[in-house]
Parts: sequence; C-alpha cells; structure tokens
Amino acid sequence: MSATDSEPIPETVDTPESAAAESRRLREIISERQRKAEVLRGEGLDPYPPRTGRTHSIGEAINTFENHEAKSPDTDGPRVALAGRIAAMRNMGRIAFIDVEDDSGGIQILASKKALGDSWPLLDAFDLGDFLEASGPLIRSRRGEISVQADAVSMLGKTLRPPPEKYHGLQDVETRYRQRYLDLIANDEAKEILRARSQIVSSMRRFMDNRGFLEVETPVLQSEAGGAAARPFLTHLNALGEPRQLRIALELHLKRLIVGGFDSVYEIGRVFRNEGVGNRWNPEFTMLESYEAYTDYHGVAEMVEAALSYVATEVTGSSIVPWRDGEIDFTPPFARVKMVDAVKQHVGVDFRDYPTVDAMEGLLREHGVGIPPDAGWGKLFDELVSERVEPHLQQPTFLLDYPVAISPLAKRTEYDETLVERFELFVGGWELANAYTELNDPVDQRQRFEEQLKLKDAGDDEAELLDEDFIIALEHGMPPTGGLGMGMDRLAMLLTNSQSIRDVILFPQMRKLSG
RNA sequence: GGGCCCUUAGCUCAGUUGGCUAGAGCAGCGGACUUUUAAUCCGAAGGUCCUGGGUUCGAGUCCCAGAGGGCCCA
Repeated sequence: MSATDSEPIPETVDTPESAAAESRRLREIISERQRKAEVLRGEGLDPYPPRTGRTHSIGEAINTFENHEAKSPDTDGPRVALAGRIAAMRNMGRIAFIDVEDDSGGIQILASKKALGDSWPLLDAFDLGDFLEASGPLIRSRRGEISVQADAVSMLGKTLRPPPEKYHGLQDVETRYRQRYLDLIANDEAKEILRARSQIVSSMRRFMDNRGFLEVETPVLQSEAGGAAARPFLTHLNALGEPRQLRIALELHLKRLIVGGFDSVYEIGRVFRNEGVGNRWNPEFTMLESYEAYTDYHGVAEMVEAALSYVATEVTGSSIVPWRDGEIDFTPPFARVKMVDAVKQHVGVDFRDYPTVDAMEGLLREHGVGIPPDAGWGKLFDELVSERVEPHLQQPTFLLDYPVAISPLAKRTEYDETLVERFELFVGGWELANAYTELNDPVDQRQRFEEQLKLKDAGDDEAELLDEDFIIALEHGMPPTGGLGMGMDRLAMLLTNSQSIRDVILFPQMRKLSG
C-alpha cells in the first residue's frame, strides 16, 4: 500500500470522555493523524520508536557546519542525523522543505524525491508537530539556508493533535496557562521567560553557595505555620492523627538552625498562602530565606545588593534591566530611606505622633486611604505605606526601621524602642525583600507573640501564633543574626519585564474546569 | 468580595442597526508544482457562535442567570 493512497478514516479510538468533550472536527483531525500512524505501521515502521540515531543537537549541527564552512567553503558539510519537532513544511512536489526544531534551535531539512527514493511517499504520513529524524550531509540551500540534504527520514513520534497556528502563535491566555506545553511550543518568548526564571533561581543559589551559605530543607508540613502574616492551607497527617498546615514562611525553622550552630543557612523553597490570586499573587510561590549569624540588617542589605546585581548580570547580561517604559538599575548601592523619613516625605507627618488606632485611622481618613475592617494599628499603618509611599519606590530602595507592631520577629532599634531593625526592599513599587536584625531575646519574643495573640483574638486572622517550641529554641541562645526573605517570583517578573506572575510560573493556579 | 471587559472552526481573527445558507487566513483533505522559508495556485470540506433561559416574525448580535478567563479596585 502506498502512503499516498487515501484510506477511509478508521473508527476512532477516542475514549468516550474525549469524544463527548471534543468537536466532530477535532476528532476527524485526530483520526486522520492516527490513519497516518497506521500507514507507517503498514510499511513495517514504528511511529513511536524507542531510540534515535541522532548524532548532534540542531545547535551543534549548525556550529559544526559553520566551522566547516570557514575552513572549506562551497563544499558539503559532514553527515549528521538530526531530530526534532516539525514546525513547518513546504512541499513543492518533488522536493520538500521541512523546518525542524529542538531545544537548541531550528534547521531546515531538504527532502527530495530523488534522494529519498522509495521512502519519499512516506513524507505524506508526517504532520506539523511530529518528531522527525533526518540524516544526510549539511549543505546550504540555493537561498543560503543551512539545511540537511536528507537521504533518509524517519518518524520519532507521531502527534495526534494539531499544533497552534504557526504565525500568530498561541494567543489565548487561558490556554497558555492551562496547557503550558502549547505555550512553550508556540511562543518563543514564553519559553525564554521561563528559562530565565530557572536561571534566576540557579544563579541565586550559586551566589549563596559561593558566599559560604549552607542550603537546607525544612518542613513544609507544620503543626502551626508561622513566620509571616498569612492564612495557611490546612491538611491532615493521617499517621499521627494530627492536623497540619502548609508553611507560609521558612523563618522559624531556619532560625532554629542558627541556634544549632549552622552560622549561615538558606533555603529556596515553596511557601503557601491561602489568599489572593492575581497579577502579582499565586497561592504557592518560591521564597529565598537566609540567616547569617554575627551580622545585622545592614550586612544583609549589602548582601542583597551584591546578590541582585550578580543575578541580573548573570541572567540578562547587565545590572540595568528594562522595565515597562524605562529601566531598573540594580547597580549597588541602592537608595536607603528610613521609614520615618519616607512617611514624612510622602504623607507629611511623623507616624510616631499617631500611636493609637484612632489617631492612625484619622490620618488615613485625612489622606483618603480606605480603612480595612477590624484593623489594628499595624494594619492601618501598613495600608497607609502601601498606598502613599511604596508606589513611589521604583528604583531599588531599602525602607529602613519599621514599627515594632508589624514586626514581631525583629530586634528593636537602639534609638527608639517602638521601631525595629528591619528593611523591606522595594523595586518597581513592589516589595521584593524583607530583612531583620533577628530578635534573639526570648523574653521579648514571648511578649511580641502575646501581642499578636491579642490581635488574633480581636479578629485579625493573619496574626502570628505563639510558637512555644521556637521560644524554647531562643532560650537556648541564638547569636546576633541577620535574616532575609526574598520573593523569587517577583524577582523573575522584574528581570524578565513580566507584568503577570503567571508568566513566570510554569503552571499557575487556575480554577478547575467543570463538566 | 465589587466593577468593567472577553469567550465565533484545531489555531489566529472578521461578523454593520436584530434580517438570506455565520465568513477569512493558517492547519487539515483532494489536485498541481525540483530551492522554499508566513511558499504559491486550483478544488472540496470543516461551527455546541461558552452554557441555560427569555424577548422577537427572526438572536452570534438584545435581556436575565450561570461557567471560564482578563483587567482594575478592596
């Protein structure tokens, strides 16, 4: 049987569920592709062979040919066997041009009836999206394109569903997130952004390793998630018959390791916060946290400057990166502004003159900032700063010395016991990092937790719980320590100029489709 | 949680004031073609207009409810 013969479309082997969910048209397309797989089988060829005879990646082949051409131009290059996914086919009757891609690049396969002989008709069994192997010498086509002049082609993997349209790519935002593999196939830019995200995490890890930090792993499942103001996810540990929560921060376990004598530790790990889903929020996201004994938040700030300029340069080639209509300059040093001065500048008052809930509420009202319900002083203050200060901080800026009320784990400043040695780093108007001189006074720590409990009783479901086990650890003694938390997803957004966190997370959370 | 917007062929998109049988390009199917690269040319086909109600002589279009998504706000 010749591959060019048109066979009746065989009965579909679709499962009942896909038959119900998919249109007749799509089922026809799938059947047609299955028919082509059967054509190959009829010729004794496996449409899904277990191995390839590939000799080079496509990128390697192009390098090889360019080296060859530099030495002996106008001659055929070496023989190669290449493999990849079919991105485009231009069949001219007795010659066909097939664009094939792998992760290293794309190349054109020049397939002629003359060179392929009896196997030429098998080309009819190939569709866009299929994986193809082609072997032959590397040449330049008449139009100058590096090509494999194929004398053999074979199927490496038959595709049953059609790829997205080649020219416009995959535009549908929902499909891009739900079926990320299609986004990666069709949109080079999506692939580059997600590759960059991977490089950001690995270069950050390299930076920390080179600085002498020990990478550790601490529990995701915790009896009471602490270390941040957030609602946790709840689950259950059957073997122990106890409830568990997914961690909302890495902090409290990493500090236990400082107590234990690991002087520099870090973890890059997923944390889970059961709250917003949006442009800048995914319920699971990746945090870097580090703790270093015998330094303080000034030391941490210097490390953050070094880390960000290093990572930006590793990933983008420069410490100045494009952002929206302008750019962000990660070259150290970053601006340093005390919180007191920033509020004075943008709101016009010293917030310490508004120490009560009523006074702070009045200040917000005066400045047209909405009042969150059941808010304590800290939440009100946070709201004011979020609305009136943070949006101004576009270039990297450390905001220093926060009120103790919203910083239960940080050490008080020496000059004002209502403030703590804490900074947050703002870039592009967003919080990127958060750092403290860590509170190592167990008595003060207990009091701070008790303050949080009062807030919790007053209705703040994000307030911290008292972690007795952590306090006992502090009672065993923790050296002066500088700690850091940094959102890797936000960093990936900033370094790839992405306006949505979903563009830097491979599989963002989406609502389950019903029916 | 609130407001606004989007959902039409496998993909990318048109679709006028409510009016003939809902169109195009790509992909697919049949045919032509030995240097193309968004190949070209000829032909035929392909629709749960997101879902369910309603208004109307007539609904992709208007109204109501719902689903999914996006943006803004809290």
